[in-house]
Amino acid sequence: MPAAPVILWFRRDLRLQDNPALLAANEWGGPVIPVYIHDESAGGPWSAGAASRWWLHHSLVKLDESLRERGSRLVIKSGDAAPVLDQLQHDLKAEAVFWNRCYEPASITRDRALKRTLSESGCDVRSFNSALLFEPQTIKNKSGGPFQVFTPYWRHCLTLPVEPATKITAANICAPKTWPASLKIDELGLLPRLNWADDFATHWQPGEAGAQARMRKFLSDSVDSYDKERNIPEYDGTSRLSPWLHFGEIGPRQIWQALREKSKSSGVFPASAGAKVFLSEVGWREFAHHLLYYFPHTPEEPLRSDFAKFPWAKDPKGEKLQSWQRGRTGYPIVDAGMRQLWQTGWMHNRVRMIVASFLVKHLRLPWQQGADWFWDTLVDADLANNTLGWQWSAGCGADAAPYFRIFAPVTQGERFDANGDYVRHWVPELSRMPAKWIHQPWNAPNEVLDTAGVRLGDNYPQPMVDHAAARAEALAAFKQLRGAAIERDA
DNA sequence: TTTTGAGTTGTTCGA
DNA sequence: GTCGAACAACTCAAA
Repeated sequence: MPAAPVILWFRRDLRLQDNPALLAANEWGGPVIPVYIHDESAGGPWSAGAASRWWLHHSLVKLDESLRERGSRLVIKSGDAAPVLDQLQHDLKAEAVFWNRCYEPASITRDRALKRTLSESGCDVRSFNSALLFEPQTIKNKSGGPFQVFTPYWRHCLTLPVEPATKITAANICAPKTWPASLKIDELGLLPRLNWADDFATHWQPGEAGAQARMRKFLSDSVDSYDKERNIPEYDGTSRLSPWLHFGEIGPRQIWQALREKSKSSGVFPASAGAKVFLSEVGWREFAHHLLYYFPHTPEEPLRSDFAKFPWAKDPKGEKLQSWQRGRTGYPIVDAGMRQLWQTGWMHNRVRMIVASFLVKHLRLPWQQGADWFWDTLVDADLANNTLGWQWSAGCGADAAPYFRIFAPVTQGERFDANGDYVRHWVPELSRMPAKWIHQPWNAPNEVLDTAGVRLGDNYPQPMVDHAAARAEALAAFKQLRGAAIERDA
């Protein structure tokens, strides 16, 4: 007897390998209907930003292609996921719905309700883990609460077993006789109307194959020197896997497994200092999901609630914010980062910290404004990671940076971009500046500026704030916050 | 239960 | 130029 169809609901798991829901669906016995539902309202206020939508479009194209190579295809739907899925299940007389779990607050609420209604209508509803090494609901400290400090969190995790990545060995995915109606991917309108993202394609190859290629390159070229070179923004020293990880085109278990295999000859895991540091970065991604799961209000609100009263600066016309967004702060390392972000949809992690610190501490603008901008412009925009990163930078997060940790843009530039190549790459106005002055052009002698063709305040801005003064003001603001906290507690 | 030690990624100042 | 200490106090994790 041919079994009824099973709906395989793709969400943040756009790959075929290491996809437990897909594997289970293909073993179900009946035809598998792979579906993607584009739901603009799914994330609440956090619907996909423009750069993410660009990525998603190409990922869906790739996923559909690889499904077709196995005799299947991707059915595209649009709208509120719950009724769409309900309708589809009814129309197909599907008896099972499988998916891989998401961990964002809005997804959890939605999926919980869906699981109930679908089960009540007699469906076999199953969810799986494809996205994390350690799912938040399984991790608790000894007093039964969530971890709030990374080191003990990760130490604890590393004592636990990691499930191996699964492989789909079947040549084909069981197809139905007739396919349900599907939108075309183009009809989702994910690509920007203006062609500002054209350049993205020269930097990125969305999709599962692109993810594997990138991982292999990183593991062979860079991972062993990761501990040393990951901080040099002009080097290709980081994995750059973040966008693929966000959309689930690669899973952390695949990374774990690849690192294990690489370490086999030496018998030591992780095999190098670089690999160990890289693995801990994967751990930070896990930790970010852990925190978002247990503190679902943190995308909007500071985890440390006293920070709600932080004396942010005024920016009524949004001019300061705009100078930062456009990379016209007058601090070359900051401007380089912001322009790399705009042009490629990505920014090197070291520079993310520098620009975040600048927004929050030098300009004293709310971290949420930075988070919003990153959300809209990053191809790897991820609610958990973005939230952790910005709260950490602002000092209001779980593993908060001490209040006095204020990045000095010139020092950071000179330390991590010593010859200025990163700045020259992204800030062409400064491309002829010598290394000695490129991170502080306002201090350069006039003849140096003349020779380099730099006219401050004309073709490159004067610094919008003075570092020493801004630093002092930020420290004073933190002091005020502390004063307020003491008053409140008294 | 109480105590103790530690906490991703910095900067500045003064010896 | 280099180096270590100071920069707060607090919360969390674990002994």
